[in-house]
Amino acid sequence: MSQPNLDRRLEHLTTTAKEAGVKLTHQRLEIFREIVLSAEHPDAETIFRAVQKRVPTVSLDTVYRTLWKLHDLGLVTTLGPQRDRVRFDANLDPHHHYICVQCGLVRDFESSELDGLRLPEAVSQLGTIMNAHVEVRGLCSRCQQRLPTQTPNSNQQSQSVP
Amino acid sequence: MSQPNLDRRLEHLTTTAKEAGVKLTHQRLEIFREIVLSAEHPDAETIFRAVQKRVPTVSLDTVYRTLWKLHDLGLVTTLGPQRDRVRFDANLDPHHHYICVQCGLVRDFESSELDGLRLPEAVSQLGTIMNAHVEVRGLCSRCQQRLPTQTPNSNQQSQSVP
DNA sequence: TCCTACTTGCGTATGATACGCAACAAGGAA
DNA sequence: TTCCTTGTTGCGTATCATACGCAAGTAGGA
Ligand SMILES: [Mn+2]
Ligand SMILES: [Mn+2]
Ligand SMILES: [Zn+2]
Ligand SMILES: [Zn+2]
Repeated sequence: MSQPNLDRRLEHLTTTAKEAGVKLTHQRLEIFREIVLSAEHPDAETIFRAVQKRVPTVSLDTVYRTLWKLHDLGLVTTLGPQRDRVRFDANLDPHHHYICVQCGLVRDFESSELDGLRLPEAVSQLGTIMNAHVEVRGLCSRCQQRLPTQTPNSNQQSQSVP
Repeated sequence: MSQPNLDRRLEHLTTTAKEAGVKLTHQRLEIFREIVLSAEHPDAETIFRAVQKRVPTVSLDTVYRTLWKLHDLGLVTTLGPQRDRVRFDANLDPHHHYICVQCGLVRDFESSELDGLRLPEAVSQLGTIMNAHVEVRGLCSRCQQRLPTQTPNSNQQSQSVP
């Protein structure tokens, strides 16, 4: 995350919050900054633990409420690659995801070719199109080393990999 | 779901189960059939209620255990479009998803152009690639009628729409 | 038909997320 | 800067999806 990018997103937060009559509290700033600065697409619990270091009094509940508020404001998106925790993304630029089915690692990747993909007619008849992106699933290199041989999908659990 | 397609998938289930030393119980057959026959990508609870009509003694727990077993066998895939319930898909052919951010409706769509998309170099350096598909998000036509004006993402809750 | 490993149903546990309420603070007005 | 109003927070607790242990049950090969 480059400095100008961070600044741009923080400014977008400020603008959007003001327009919506939403107050910019210390905890909200820190929670948003945490998502922006992380490439991990963290879940609520992970964000909570990180923010807690700088704001020792935050509650997990505030993290949840803030995340869904940011989501409602269109400032973060969610992704649910597998069971349990929902994970959040503050990268609003067009991009795509690589997801490890073993450990839950999520990484952005860019591709102008993929950004411009043409969707078939049938799709627009289902409803409006707000966003389209590619989701790639596989075993991340770290997980390949850890578990050389194994059945297809067994023992999948998500976890944030810092 | 066409008859030959159903047959093909049931046969795949039989073969795979035998190979894995997994027993083909009545409840497993019905649970699998339910996912295959539905276009809704149902969640565990929805599958449970449907199967219960034919097998009144099934337990919700058996549905959960069966779903993850089918998943481990590679017979169904999961998708988590938003908060709460994980949803299951028995369509193993290459295809893509349209997801309504309002009601959670999920619909398959096909596109040979999208099936063959080329991923950038960077992706293969993250790990192996098991699957790649396009995920489109928007407001389904039914939800557009229901809620003419509203803030971007407010009030999102998933639900199976039969 | 018999055996036995794999399954099931049930009761209960776990873990993520949500809600009600009173204390609190952001930020516009004066 | 001080004062108000209104949106926010932290906490305790509620909910709800999903998982687990165990004893009874059954698929399916011998
Ligand atoms: Mn992302
Ligand atoms: Mn599908
Ligand atoms: Zn991994
Ligand atoms: Zn909808």
